[in-house]
Amino acid sequence: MHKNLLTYINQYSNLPLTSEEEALIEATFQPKKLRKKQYFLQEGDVCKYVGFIVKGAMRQYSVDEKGVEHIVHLYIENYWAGDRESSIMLTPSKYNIDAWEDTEMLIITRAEMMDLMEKIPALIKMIRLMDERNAIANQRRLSSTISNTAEKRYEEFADNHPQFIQRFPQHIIASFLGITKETLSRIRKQAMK
Amino acid sequence: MHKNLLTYINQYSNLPLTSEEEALIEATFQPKKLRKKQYFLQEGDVCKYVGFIVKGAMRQYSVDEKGVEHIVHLYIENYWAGDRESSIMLTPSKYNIDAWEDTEMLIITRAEMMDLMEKIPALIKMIRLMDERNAIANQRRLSSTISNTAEKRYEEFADNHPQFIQRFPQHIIASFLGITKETLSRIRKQAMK
DNA sequence: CAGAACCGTTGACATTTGTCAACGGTTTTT
DNA sequence: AAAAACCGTTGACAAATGTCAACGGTTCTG
Repeated sequence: MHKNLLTYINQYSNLPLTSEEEALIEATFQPKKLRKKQYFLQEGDVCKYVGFIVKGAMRQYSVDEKGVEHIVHLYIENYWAGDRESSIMLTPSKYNIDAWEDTEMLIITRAEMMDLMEKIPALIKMIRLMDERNAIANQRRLSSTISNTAEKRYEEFADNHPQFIQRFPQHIIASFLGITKETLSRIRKQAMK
Repeated sequence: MHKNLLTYINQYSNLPLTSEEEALIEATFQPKKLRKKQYFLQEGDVCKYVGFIVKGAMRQYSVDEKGVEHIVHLYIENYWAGDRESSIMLTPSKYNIDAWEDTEMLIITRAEMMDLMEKIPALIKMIRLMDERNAIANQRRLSSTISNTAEKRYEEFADNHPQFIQRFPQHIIASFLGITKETLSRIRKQAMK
């Protein structure tokens, strides 16, 4: 179960982990299974854990006054799920995170993570790299959202993230792109010609 | 000139800088003055420097096929300007960054920054904190862009960033919000009632 | 100082996107 | 096996936003 995580860390840090470090990681990250639709985080709760997804698919979303869900993140294997703002500030989260498929995660608290980082240099490297990639991806997404039409945004997303198109139904993708399922349906129809 | 930067670092790291560290920082960050409209980064160039703004105001934007500018970031005093993706990946930037007012910056290359971080622990703390805040701000902005109407987005922005409303003209704010200047003008008119 | 550039506003109209209701075909649950 | 929930699509219409052109007032620049 922890193998995927260890592989992931090694991939991102090029400082190979010693077996002591591996043992420490295995002892700290706790396995957590979620069945489809089960919550990992509920709006109003403080986000205690960040979780590495070993297997499965999840989504993060807010719910507006009208009850409409706005999906802000989609996660599959090798992604980290959590609400950073809530974790860091210890404020109640505005988001829900739940499992879209049956999911296996490895979870860790922020304090534990800080602790591990002090003991394992490779982890610091990994986190920094991960943060950078994340920042870049967010920047791109923001830029695309501001600058492009819904159609182009969908195209770009489908090109860069075919895995998500396959794992999540269309109405979820639509919400993620900030449009309605009807609009996405029409865009796709248009594009087919 | 460097005082603002030193103050900024101290504020963000609570490890006070030693005078040797301060000297090193002053020696590494280079002052750079830009007159209004002057470029700090041009589309197609690799972003060599990141700059701390001591005084002035800047904007970062892309230009689409039709020649329309899409503003992705606005910067004023105590902000860092640069294109992270280009800096890290060494790829040509898709963005322009220029001065909206006469601006004084302190600039540093990525390599120099890495080097400084190894020598000055307080810097690492600052960067981490900065990155975190940045990530949170981006998350919020993304979430707002996806979930809210233009009107609410403007309201939120005006509430949280009154300084920007004062320093930049309306058509710049509109572009930053992802709408046209006409739409923003009408939204404001509506809201006045 | 005079001309140019910039800025916000408005009107008329076009385009994009959302809303609501309905449908048929799945898949899931009981 | 039947019922319920889920999913994508479509049509008719409404609302939000964009486009284009024009204006008057400001600010900048030579």
